[in-house]
Amino acid sequence: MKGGKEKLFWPPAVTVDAVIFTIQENDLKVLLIKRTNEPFKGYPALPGGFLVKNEPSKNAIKRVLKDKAGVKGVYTEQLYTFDNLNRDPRGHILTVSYFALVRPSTLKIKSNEREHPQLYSVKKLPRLAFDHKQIIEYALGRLRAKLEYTNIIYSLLPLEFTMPQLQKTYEIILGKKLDKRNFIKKFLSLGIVKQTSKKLSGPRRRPAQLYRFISQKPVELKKFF
Amino acid sequence: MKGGKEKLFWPPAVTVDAVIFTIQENDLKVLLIKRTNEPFKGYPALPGGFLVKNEPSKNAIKRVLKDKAGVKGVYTEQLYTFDNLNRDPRGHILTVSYFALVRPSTLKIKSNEREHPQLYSVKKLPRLAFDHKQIIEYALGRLRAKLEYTNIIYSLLPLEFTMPQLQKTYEIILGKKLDKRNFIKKFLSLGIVKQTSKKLSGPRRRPAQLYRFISQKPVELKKFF
DNA sequence: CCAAAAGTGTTGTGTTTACACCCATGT
DNA sequence: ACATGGGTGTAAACACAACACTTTTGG
Repeated sequence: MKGGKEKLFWPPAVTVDAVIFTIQENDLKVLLIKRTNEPFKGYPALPGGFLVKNEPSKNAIKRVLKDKAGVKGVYTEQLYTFDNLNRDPRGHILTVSYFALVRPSTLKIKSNEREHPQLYSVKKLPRLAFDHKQIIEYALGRLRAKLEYTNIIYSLLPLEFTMPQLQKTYEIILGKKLDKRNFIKKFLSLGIVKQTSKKLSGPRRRPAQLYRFISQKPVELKKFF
Repeated sequence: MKGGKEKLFWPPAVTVDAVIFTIQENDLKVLLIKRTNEPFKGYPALPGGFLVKNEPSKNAIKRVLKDKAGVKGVYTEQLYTFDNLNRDPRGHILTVSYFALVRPSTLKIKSNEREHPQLYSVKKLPRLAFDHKQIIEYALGRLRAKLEYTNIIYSLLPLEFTMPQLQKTYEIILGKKLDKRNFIKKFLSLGIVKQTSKKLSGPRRRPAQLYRFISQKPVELKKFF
């Protein structure tokens, strides 16, 4: 411990942090709340907190998702465990990070004067508390990777959606434009979506065919994009 | 806590566990030690242990690798954090698991009357302590996946190796035969190995060209196998 | 009738797979 | 001389990337 402050927690305290992604205004957003206590008081941070007695991290995350985002049963996946000594000035605090994907329509942020929960674009994040920016970057990398070999995008889309919506969602997350014809061709060839009999009408434009995912469970594919 | 025993650890105790892979006798092996204490006394288990004061998990794993396998500087990667309440009968014990890849030539297992450290084939594991079998399965999945888009296999091979050795190593880990010509063609096209001027002679057969990895650092490739 | 977005195929290029014979050596 | 494993190329199938015009609707 060459010259460092004596750390306070022994054994290490255990927390969870949730990277809650959603799509809003054609942008990938993450839910952050303002810290009401030191350290990093006033800085935005990932929703999370200490495990309560006999609570596994998976449950703690469920609790956070319910309390802060008003959702349950959404796609959730453990990301990585961060436990550098210098990540929290209070001492040795280990955090098990998770990411979750939430449909914008089901996300229910309880507004809260003190914590000011808000969605932030991942493209322009402010300075964050702790190592939370690093955690978000890690989550984003994982999300992008998984888009390419799983069907998890279903959890960001409405039950019924159009091909242009689907493609747009991919483009937003991957950060690049895709070719319309190649996209549709490949996606349909995967056999994981089916047409519905409905169409979605919009103002002053041709209505689009609606599709739905055959399964709303995560599935690994051989290949993808 | 419907009817469960009261759990003892609060906050949860934090341990690390190491899945140490190596290749031996044309087989993928993992290092296990016999437990000398309850619970699961006498059962083989992953080497690991509790964090000491102010020790991040990464350091704890380094320590385990040094003490149990006699190696340092080997390829190591965090896997997943397991913290189900029922994984340890003593109570809430969280483990951060890691996997490591060790060249058979550098592995130095200190024999130990009590712990009997031994390499076990991943294909025929005995009953293990805790959830350690699950951890090994998880590590194996990760290793297989990473073989397909990284160069980490370098850390299981000698500095200089032949194409048949390289291919054999892939086959052992992936558990399937590969085509010799296609394998060499693809591998050379990646540009991550170079020929040396040496050949490896064996008894009663044609000597094989020796290659070496251009870089002994982990690199992500676009595609692979 | 016009603006806006939906929908639709073909062609060229590169990648992947399948496959069989000769070679160099030590014994 | 022979047994053993090392080394080499080609062709067919498939996957991927590039590309532009027509259709349907609402206003």
